[in-house]
Amino acid sequence: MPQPPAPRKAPGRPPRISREEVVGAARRIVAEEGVDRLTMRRLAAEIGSTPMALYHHVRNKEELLVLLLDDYAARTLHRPRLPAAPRERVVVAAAAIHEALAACPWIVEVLTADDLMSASALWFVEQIVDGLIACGLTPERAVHGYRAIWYYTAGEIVVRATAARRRADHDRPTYRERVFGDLDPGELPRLAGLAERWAPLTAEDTYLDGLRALVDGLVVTG
Amino acid sequence: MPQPPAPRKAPGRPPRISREEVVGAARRIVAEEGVDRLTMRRLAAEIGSTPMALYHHVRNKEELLVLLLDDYAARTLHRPRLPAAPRERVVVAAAAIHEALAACPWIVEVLTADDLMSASALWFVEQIVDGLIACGLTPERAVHGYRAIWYYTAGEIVVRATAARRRADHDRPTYRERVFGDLDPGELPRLAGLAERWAPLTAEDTYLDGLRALVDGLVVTG
DNA sequence: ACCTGAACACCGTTCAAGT
DNA sequence: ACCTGAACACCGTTCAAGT
Repeated sequence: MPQPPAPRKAPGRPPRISREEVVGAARRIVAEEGVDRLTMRRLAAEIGSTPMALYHHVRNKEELLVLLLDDYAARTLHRPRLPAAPRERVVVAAAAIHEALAACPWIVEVLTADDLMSASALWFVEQIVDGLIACGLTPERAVHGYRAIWYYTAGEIVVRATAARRRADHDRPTYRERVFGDLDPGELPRLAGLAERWAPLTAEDTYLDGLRALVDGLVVTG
Repeated sequence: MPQPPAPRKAPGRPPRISREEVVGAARRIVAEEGVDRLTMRRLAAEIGSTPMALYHHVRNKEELLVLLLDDYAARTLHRPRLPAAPRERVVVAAAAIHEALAACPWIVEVLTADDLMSASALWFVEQIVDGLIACGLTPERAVHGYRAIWYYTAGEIVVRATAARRRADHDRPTYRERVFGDLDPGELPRLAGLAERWAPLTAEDTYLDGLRALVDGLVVTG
């Protein structure tokens, strides 16, 4: 983790704000007003400082967001008691990550990171990889399996969060509804038959079902 | 699909630019300079018009992006020959969507839409849902199965695209590398053991493996 | 070392007016 | 109906200077 330069003999001016203070203020803004409102200017105002002062504690806005995700993970990602059966352990660990992230939809902007490599998430990754190995996968396949689970989990959150955002923004009929309006039952019989029930069906939360299917498939196939 | 108001008796001034022209110019800009460079101002300049003229053909920037995705899907989403075996049909249809989307990483901004409900993608959705039903799932579970596949696919693309973007932007060590640098082998033995190989392992393209596992799991479990 | 003011180089979108 | 100019209300970030 990047640290501000070490305060050796403390020459020069004493700091008025700290990195923690910056991240804390950012957390408040996001919690109360949403990510969209988190701007360097707004953040500076919240702290009672200037936009430029922030750049002494944070490289740029992207780093601020990563820091914020870290902060959030450390705060909300509590380790659950895990079942002994390895396959179930994988499911529970993944579901715990999912639950924490799903509760904070703003994460989407940042989440699209490499992996979820927040330090506090590592324990969960360890559990998933270890559980998959205990199910008989090679370490290589276990890592790939973890990736697949992460893709599925991140995708669920991103798609769901964006759908929710759109619904909130403009209450007009969504693009999907318009497309679904006139389906040719000759060409697309299944979709035409399901058109009425599509919205409620896709509104259901089936994250866990899909996760179980994926883990089953990984364990059996692998 | 939203259309500009019907030109009844053509009263008033004749149009100088069309919606197609707008979308076409946007496509060129994105192809040559990247999504980041696609702004209403830049687009107007490209067309030789003013930013405000665009708003007569497109509701706002978000609609422009949806239109652009549509245009892209219609252009590149060609229907492959599908295998007869239903399970394999599902895999091939999903992989075709994935391949088309993976080739255009800018899509990520828009992709996070509701579903991939571009009209031209519907045929693929039909194949997936129908294939899952042919595998013995109920229509409801087939829709849920399609959703799971979509989450997995969208997640793969979003995560991969963002990782690539970060790598391009700042070549400094990534956050993950720093976190992986000092792992406590006592607490996280699997990750510590895999630390060296993590980067190459997660760089491998295992979309198809994961997809197969997921489909297997959906078919067997369901 | 830390903070500030002023400025750079942008955004998407609205409004009132013109043809 | 379609297009324009000017303006509103913002952005993230850099630079040179102050303490």
